[in-house]
Formats: sequence, structure tokens, C-alpha cells
Amino acid sequence: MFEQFRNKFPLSEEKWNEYVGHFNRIEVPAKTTLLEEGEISKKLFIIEKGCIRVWFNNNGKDLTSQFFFENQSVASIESFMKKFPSPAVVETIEPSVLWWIHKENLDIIIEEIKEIPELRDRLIDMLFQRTFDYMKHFFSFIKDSPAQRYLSLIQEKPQIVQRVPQHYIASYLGISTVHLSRIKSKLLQNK
Amino acid sequence: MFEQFRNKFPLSEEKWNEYVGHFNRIEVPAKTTLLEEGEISKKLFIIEKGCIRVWFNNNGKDLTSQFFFENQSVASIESFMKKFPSPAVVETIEPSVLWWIHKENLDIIIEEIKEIPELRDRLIDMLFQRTFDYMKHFFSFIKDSPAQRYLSLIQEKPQIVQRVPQHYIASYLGISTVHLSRIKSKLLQNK
DNA sequence: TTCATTTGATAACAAATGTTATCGTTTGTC
DNA sequence: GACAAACGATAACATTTGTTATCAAATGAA
Repeated sequence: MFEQFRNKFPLSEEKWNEYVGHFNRIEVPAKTTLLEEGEISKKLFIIEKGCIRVWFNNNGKDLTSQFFFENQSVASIESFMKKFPSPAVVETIEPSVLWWIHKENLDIIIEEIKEIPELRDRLIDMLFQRTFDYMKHFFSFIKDSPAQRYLSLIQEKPQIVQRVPQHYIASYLGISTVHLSRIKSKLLQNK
Repeated sequence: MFEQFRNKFPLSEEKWNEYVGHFNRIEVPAKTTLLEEGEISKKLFIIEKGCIRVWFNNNGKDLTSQFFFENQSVASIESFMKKFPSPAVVETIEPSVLWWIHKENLDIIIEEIKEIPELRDRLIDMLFQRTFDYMKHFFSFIKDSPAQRYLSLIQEKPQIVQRVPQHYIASYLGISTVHLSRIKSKLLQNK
């Protein structure tokens, strides 16, 4: 699982092995809750196989914030970073193989990494990138119609459309399942 | 202008003066364009007095992204960081007094600051905070009605409601000016 | 296989929001 | 002060989107 990342980190063999040694492998069925609403997030997950959804309970209604697939890392980021009770639920969509690391161990790794200029700058770039991604997603909500957002999703994140049940996609796009159905049928007509 | 920030930065008197010396003061009338669409952002502004709006031209329609007031720093962040042509326009709303610094000078300052652990961590925290703010703004678009978003705006950013013309607020909330008018009149009725 | 559950499509109707047009008020400029 | 431009409210109508209900197809568990 971790070999593919090995050459991306200028670390000694010992450090690398120490860091990797903090990860634990688990296999879980579909619809497994990895983090409950109100819980304080203490684990960061990396997906070896499968698919995870992060969502919010908004007055009983599903509000999907993000989907994650193979090789991505997942946490309820605000809860994980600041030890808040998580407003988000993290759960698997498909049966999944995951690796997790405890926050305490990751914090130590991050502190150490910050002293390596190359990795420190990478961390900062990552944070910038994340902000840009959010900005982009955010603006598509203001400027694009739901139909346009759905088309962008097909273009830019085909994995989501292919692997995720449609009602989760509707909740991700911020529209009702009925409306998403209408959009799809209209797209078919215009072909 | 800068004295108020002096004690927040553990810098020698020389460094401090060197950094502050890179800033230039200007006074501009209302509706001055500070950065045009398509231009590459090379200046970061700090507002001494006045109010700035960052907006996008979406097929001829105003899409306001953010408002800035006294003591805040402003740039078309993605253009400034990555030297892209800016999709955003930066312009004053009120007559303003501004300080600007050239990107080349700021880059040097940031590189130097990264070597000071305290300031480096502050930079990283800032980036996290910015991401959280975007997440929050983003979710309010999915989960709240325009009326609720307007009420939150009054609560959380009263400055905007007080100082900014209403059609810019509508464009910031992602609704038509007519709809914002309706929301306001409905709120008055229910009092 | 069989049955229950999940998923997705569709119709009918209701509510929210946008568009266009008009008018009065405020603001800024000369 | 006088005029033009900007701003904001409102009405009438069109469009988009949500809600509820129903049904069919796909999926999963026994």
C-alpha cells in the first residue's frame, strides 16, 4: 500500500518505516460508519480499496460534502485538526480496505515534517490547493445551474457518477433526487 | 497604520522596518478598479480606510465573492499565488486609503518568515482557517435558504449589511436583487 | 429462488426564485 | 438647487426546483 508513496518523501529508511508502522489495516463492509456525528475525530484514514462519503445531518436530511476513493486520505478535517465534535459523518459506500493512523501519531509526524523545508512547503501548497478547491466548488454553486454542475461532475469527477448511488449525488449537488432524475432525462432527450 | 501589528510579529527592529518599508500608501475614489479581469495580480493590498469588493464577471453578471474592510488584506488570491490571469475583479466600493506591497517583495518576506517556527505555524493555521471559512460559506449555500443566509449575514457580518449597497449583497448571496428586496420586506412584516 | 430493501423514474402539484418593467427615493455632480 | 445616475421596492408573470406519491427495476440476504 505505501510503497507507491515512498519516493515522494525524502525520508531516511528508518523514519519512513517508523511512520508507516503507525498505520493499521482494516476491512469493513459497505455503509460502515467510521466517524459518528458529535464524535471527536481521532483517526485519519487512507483508502486502499473502496469508497467513502462524508456527509452532514441537516434536520434529518443528508448533505453530502465529499466523496473519497482509492489512495485518498479522509477525515472530518475540522474535528480532526481542532478536536471539535464532528458535525460530519464519515461512512463507507462500498466494502472497503482502509489504513488508519491515530491523530497523536500523525501530529508527531507532521511536527517533524515541518522541519524539512521541502515537505513543509509541500504541506503549505496542499493547504492552498485545498482552499482553491473549495473556492471552485463554492462558486459553481452560485454561478452554475444544477444541470451544469451535474455536467461538470461527469467531466471532472467521472468516478463519482460511475460508482456512487444517485441519491448521494443529488445530495452532493444540493438538489432533490427527483430533480436530478429530471436533469438526466432531459439530457437524454437532447441527444 | 502598521504599529498595531508590530507586537504580533517576533521580528527585530531592522527586519520589521525593512518589511514595512516595502508598503506604499495610496488614496483612491469609490469604484476604482485595483485589479482587472485577466490581469495577473502582483499587488497585495491592506485597507487602512474604506471597503473593497472582489467579484467575477459571469456572462455579464456580477458575482461577488468577498468584501473587505479596514485592516484586512486583499488580493485575487489564486492569481496572486500562482500567477494566473485573474478571473476576479478587485475594486473599491467606498473612497479608500490603501497600502500595497509588490508580490516580489512579499515572496521574499514569506520565505524568510517560514524559517521562524512561530510565524511558519501561524501561516499554516491561517491557511487552515481560510479553508474552514470557505467550507462554512459553501455549506450555507447548500443547507440554508437565501432568507436564512441573509439573516446569518446580519448576525455574523453586520458591517457588510450596513456599508455595502444592496445589489452587491444580493450578488454575494447568490440571488436576484428583487428576491433580496422580497426577503427584507417579508422580514419586516413578521416583526 | 424468494422476499424485502434500495434505488431510480415519473407525474401532479406547491413553493421558491428569476425576469422584466415601472416608479419613487437617494446620491452625487455641476 | 437642478439634473442625471444609482439604488431599492413592488407587481406580474415565467421558470426552476421541491414535495409527495406511485411504480418498476435492481440488489442483497435468507
